[in-house]
Amino acid sequence: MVSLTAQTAGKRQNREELEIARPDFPTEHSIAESRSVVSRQPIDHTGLPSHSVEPDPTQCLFSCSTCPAYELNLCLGVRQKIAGTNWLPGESSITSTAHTIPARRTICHPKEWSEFVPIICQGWAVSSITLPDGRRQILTFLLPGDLVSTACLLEPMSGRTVEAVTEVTYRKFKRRDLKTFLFKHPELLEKLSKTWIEERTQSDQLALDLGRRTADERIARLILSLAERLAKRGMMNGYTMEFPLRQRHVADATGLTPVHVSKVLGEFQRAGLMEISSRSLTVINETELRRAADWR
Amino acid sequence: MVSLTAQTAGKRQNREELEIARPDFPTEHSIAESRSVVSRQPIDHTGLPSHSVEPDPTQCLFSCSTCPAYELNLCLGVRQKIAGTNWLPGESSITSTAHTIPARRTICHPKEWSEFVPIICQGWAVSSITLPDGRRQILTFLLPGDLVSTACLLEPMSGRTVEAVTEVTYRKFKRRDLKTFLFKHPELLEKLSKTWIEERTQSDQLALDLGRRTADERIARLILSLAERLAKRGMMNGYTMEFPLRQRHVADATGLTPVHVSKVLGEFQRAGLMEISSRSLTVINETELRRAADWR
DNA sequence: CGGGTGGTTGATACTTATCAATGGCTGTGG
DNA sequence: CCACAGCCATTGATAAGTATCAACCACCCG
Repeated sequence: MVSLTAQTAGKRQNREELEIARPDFPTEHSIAESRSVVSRQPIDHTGLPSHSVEPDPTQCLFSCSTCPAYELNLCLGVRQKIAGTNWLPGESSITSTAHTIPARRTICHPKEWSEFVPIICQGWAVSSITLPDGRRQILTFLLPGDLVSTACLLEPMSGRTVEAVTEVTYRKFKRRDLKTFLFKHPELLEKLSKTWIEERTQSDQLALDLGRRTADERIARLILSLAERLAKRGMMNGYTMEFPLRQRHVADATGLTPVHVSKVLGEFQRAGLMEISSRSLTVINETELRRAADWR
Repeated sequence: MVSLTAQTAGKRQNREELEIARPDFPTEHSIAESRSVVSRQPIDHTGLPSHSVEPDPTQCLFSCSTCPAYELNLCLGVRQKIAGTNWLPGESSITSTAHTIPARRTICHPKEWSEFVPIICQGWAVSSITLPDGRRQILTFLLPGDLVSTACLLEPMSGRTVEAVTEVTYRKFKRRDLKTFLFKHPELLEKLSKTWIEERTQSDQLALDLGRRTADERIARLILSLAERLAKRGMMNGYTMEFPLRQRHVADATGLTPVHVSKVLGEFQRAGLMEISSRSLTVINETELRRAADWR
């Protein structure tokens, strides 16, 4: 009665280089511009030192300024606090360390109840659950500025695996410090709860997509939502975005098979909705893509 | 390319009576007993007055004692606060009103940004999203003691429809009062964040189920998880539980069709895993049911 | 050069949806 | 009290959507 159809779930440990063409051609109506709140300053990813530990709180807090944290502007919030002079030295020293890891490396293990809260600074990562038989569901793609999960801010939680898609730089904050800091600054808690709600809305949508939408819709929606999130970070180049995802990632995010994803993406491209090449994706016909996605 | 297959989504306004047989025959190993933390005191659903408004905070807080709130023991927390004498009269008057509505009535509309936070006191409700074309995804079943959503405690949020499955009694707390009360009592915040994490874990599991599990697994898991949640509330009678859900509910919760749900449930019963009759469900072969569910 | 990964494509199988017909049950109204 | 109208569940036949399998090619990367 119960037929478990295991999918391959081999873990790979190889490194991967991304060489993404980002031509600067002008755009008519970029997805970014069609959204309401848009910040389009160029991204200045000042490289953080790899595998270094910086015990000086001021230093590591300010280094967050290179991180375009939009979804939860925690770093920014902390930084403003300090810049706004109502930061008493020693009052809230948030220990944090920066790390840079190659693609495909694991950031958090599902059984690890870490005392640290990681935030992605550069690169793409993925948060997922994997069943013993190898079936995997990606819950969210983590982009620069994303907390791994709002929920893990206050209490250690896991069950999710977080792994790097591209090379990733992230920063681990010590939860205890972060927590006491948060409780001392209610306006940050306020911001946190907004992010929390966004997160919930997104997971509601995920359930709706997985439960009730067709393969085409799911894939089109995934692409549009990534484009929107990247646009918020100023990471859209007109209609073009970096697209480091393997089709396996898309499949695991949409509950489909890599083979089927390939077919649908092929159709989309043949239908002139988009173009994917050399790890970058360009939306050609936004209107039709939105229609395919049953968007809004 | 995009084929929208609308499912019927007629709203019904009829009332429905539940007459559930709950025989008190002895049990060998109830699902309740197989769990670690179990409270099995009989439920004393002292009927709350219908459609009444009680402005006296003490009164309405204490009336929560009839509500077996386990998931977030907010009422209990508040009540203990008061009983524990560290409640200063007037300090935290939480306005709340009790309501009783017939089955199938809507409790929250998706576009309503209410200033109230509802908690289910009696009966079953359902929280869902519906697409314009009628496709619907149930996100969670709300049992007695459940907050509609942890997220809506701090900020108004919605997008979700909440409707009664059986006749439902719920209580609406004024968010502002609840919020200030929460912030004055950090141990409640602590408890809240635990509930929050549970909620997130559950929504992760939902995504995994919808994206990566077969129909049989999804249905078996739904039943087991309901049994577990009911057991926590002392609402399991051995292996038997009230099961007011229509197959449409099961279908919308599992991302399947009512027809297919009927077939799977039929198989389950013919295979001797369970029995459903007169709105109550009995687990016959727990081991096999767990196996079918790929549980744990 | 060779091996592993990733993407494409076609043939086929399986799972689930759709359609349709039936009967039971419930609540409703004459 | 009975008849009727809706809903609900069941079942079988058929269709659609995805998965599975397999083969192939195109890359990188070492």
